[in-house]
Amino acid sequence: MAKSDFGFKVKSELQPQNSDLKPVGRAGVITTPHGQIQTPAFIPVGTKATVKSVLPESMKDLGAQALLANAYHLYLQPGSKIVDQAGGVGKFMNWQGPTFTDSGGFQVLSLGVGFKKVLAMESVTVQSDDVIADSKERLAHVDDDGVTFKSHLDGTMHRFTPEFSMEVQHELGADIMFAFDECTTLLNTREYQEKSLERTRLWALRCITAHQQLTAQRSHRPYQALFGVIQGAQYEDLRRKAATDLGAMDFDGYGIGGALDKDELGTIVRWVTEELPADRPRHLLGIGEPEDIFVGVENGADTFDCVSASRVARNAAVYFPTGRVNISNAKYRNSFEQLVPGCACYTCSNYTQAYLHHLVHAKEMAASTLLTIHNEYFIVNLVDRIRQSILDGNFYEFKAEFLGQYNYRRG
RNA sequence: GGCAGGUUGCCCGAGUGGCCAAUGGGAGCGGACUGUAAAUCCGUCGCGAAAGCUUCGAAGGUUCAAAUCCUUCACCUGCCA
Repeated sequence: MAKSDFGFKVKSELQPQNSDLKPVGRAGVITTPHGQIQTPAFIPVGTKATVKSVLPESMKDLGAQALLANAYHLYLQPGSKIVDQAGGVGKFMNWQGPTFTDSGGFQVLSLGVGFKKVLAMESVTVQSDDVIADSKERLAHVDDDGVTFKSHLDGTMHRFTPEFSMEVQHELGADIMFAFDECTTLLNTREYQEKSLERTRLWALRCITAHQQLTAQRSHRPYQALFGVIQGAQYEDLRRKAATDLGAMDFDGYGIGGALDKDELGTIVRWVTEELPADRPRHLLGIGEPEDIFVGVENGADTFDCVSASRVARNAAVYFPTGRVNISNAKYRNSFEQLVPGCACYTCSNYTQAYLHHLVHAKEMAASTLLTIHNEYFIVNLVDRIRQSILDGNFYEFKAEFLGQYNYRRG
């Protein structure tokens, strides 16, 4: 099918509070072969073609418009060829709506130098790249042509190049794919960031070439859109350069990636969105805490994905309008009110704090399921309300109202 | 009745003269988690803010020093009658 099966339309622009700023925020709609996504939208993560502990129909019921899976994980297991035979990741997992796949680029970081130490989104001092690269346990090594991985499942060696990631992602068949990028950390030197950014730029070109060939070869399949990924760490000139470079390439949309200092999130997103073509959607990769979403939307991000809602749920943390709390705490043992008072989700409509507290302590699987349903609903619904506030012209009022009572990680 | 082994902090269980308020698990309590190597990880876990105090079945004893050695008692577990 044709490229025209994918599209993005802005419905309403968000006027900046500071009139000196360029308007970058908006509400809109992404059209894919598997349906539309009203933006801004939160895209829940189902890394291995399942949102951990929750069925696709539950995800649909709680309002998820699309799901995001991961090329690296599905390539290793069950193998992208099998997903291809199944008819693509959506059909394979019984999800009828739009799907995304991440390229595996992030795994270059998380399996490599970033293992358990560099992902913290805090201000950190720049160290020597050698120190970072010295990590003994790392399972991934990057060079200019691609990345060599050691499978975390069985130790076998694998290699991802931009071309190979495209091939894998075409087999996975998601509506939206991401270009293969190198995700750096805040610990890398400026020199390394420049080198890496150029590598990611060249990989972007290779992704487009491979993508065009694969699209032609697989014309019987639904069109798959390709998003370029903007890196550049915390440097304004690098971020703007990346956005300008990739913005001129034939991508269907863009991902904003990389380790981001939480305090600089809005600034960095704005550098990028000011340079990117306004007629294409922008996805903020891996961001999903409520206050970060407001910042992202305000500065021009259209879609978000994040594991936090589900991972945190599996560890007993629950989003309340007042902040995140651990339902495992002793004070909830005999609290028989609904999980989150006022919440309309399936879990809160049917279960009490004491019950969820009990399931968590008893290590029952239903705890993960019910808490994940609530958390995913909470974030999806929050972004739905943000979208509506843009359409209604009261985004800033809604933001003030929500954040006024939401304390990060404290209920 | 005889022989052997055992009794450790909420639970299981190391420790057999000083480095022991006592290894390890579990439970409990608290925290973390942002393109998922995560149903994971971290901290705490006798009392006390601290100095210090009280603990290793019970009582007594040996020793500068005992959960660790000796004596008696109380339970428990095997094997033999």
